[in-house]
Amino acid sequence: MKKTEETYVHAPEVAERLSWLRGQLLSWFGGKGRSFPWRDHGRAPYEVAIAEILLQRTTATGVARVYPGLIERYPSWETLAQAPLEDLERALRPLGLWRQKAQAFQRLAQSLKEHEGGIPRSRAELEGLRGVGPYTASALLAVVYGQDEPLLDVNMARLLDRFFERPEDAGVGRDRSLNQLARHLVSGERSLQVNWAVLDFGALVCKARRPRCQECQLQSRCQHALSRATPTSNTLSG
DNA sequence: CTCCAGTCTC
DNA sequence: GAGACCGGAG
Repeated sequence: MKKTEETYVHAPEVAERLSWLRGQLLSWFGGKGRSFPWRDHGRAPYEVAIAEILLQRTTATGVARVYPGLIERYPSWETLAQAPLEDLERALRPLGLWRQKAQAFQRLAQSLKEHEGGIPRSRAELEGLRGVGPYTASALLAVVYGQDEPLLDVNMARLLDRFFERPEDAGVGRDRSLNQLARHLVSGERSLQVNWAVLDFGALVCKARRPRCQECQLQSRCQHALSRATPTSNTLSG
């Protein structure tokens, strides 16, 4: 008998840990969270969309270097559509993936020129746009339209994997299960803040390479920190 | 050498 | 489900 993902997420133990995690992340974010121009309140949907494409598989600090100049040079979908592809590519070069991003920009500019409502409001429509996948669709829904969507990127996946060292779900159930956890984590008040907190926390503390477990305020309840603090075997005395 | 607010193609 | 895309930072 295998228990479903829903059972796991809704287990009192797990729900309580999610709630605690959420609180810790928010408090950490208040003091150590990062500040980026595309997070500023009142950003135009266009500017948010540009940022989300730029951020795909690219460090936020890198994007921050190019972003202001890019928005200044191409302040609207119209200017973006009219820009010579070569100029656009040159501006994106230092970020990497420059061909994809430049093409995505111009395709979006073309598509949205027709679409009078601006950025689509539904996931289906968003994912129909070239260059917009599940993550970017969530990001646009969350940032532009204020929906409670989890920004389940590499950071959030890593954090959840470590914090809940979930048993035996490496198979097909993993994606589904991860999504459930992410959705519960960011649901409710201050959803966007929690999302940003996770991204920043993943970049600064719960890193891929060398996680800062010693100085991490989650360590008391993080499975990853706990298991590495007490190595499974002690081959010392030998 | 790995990793980065992923997505598309085969 | 792999590989490609891509330059730069650690």
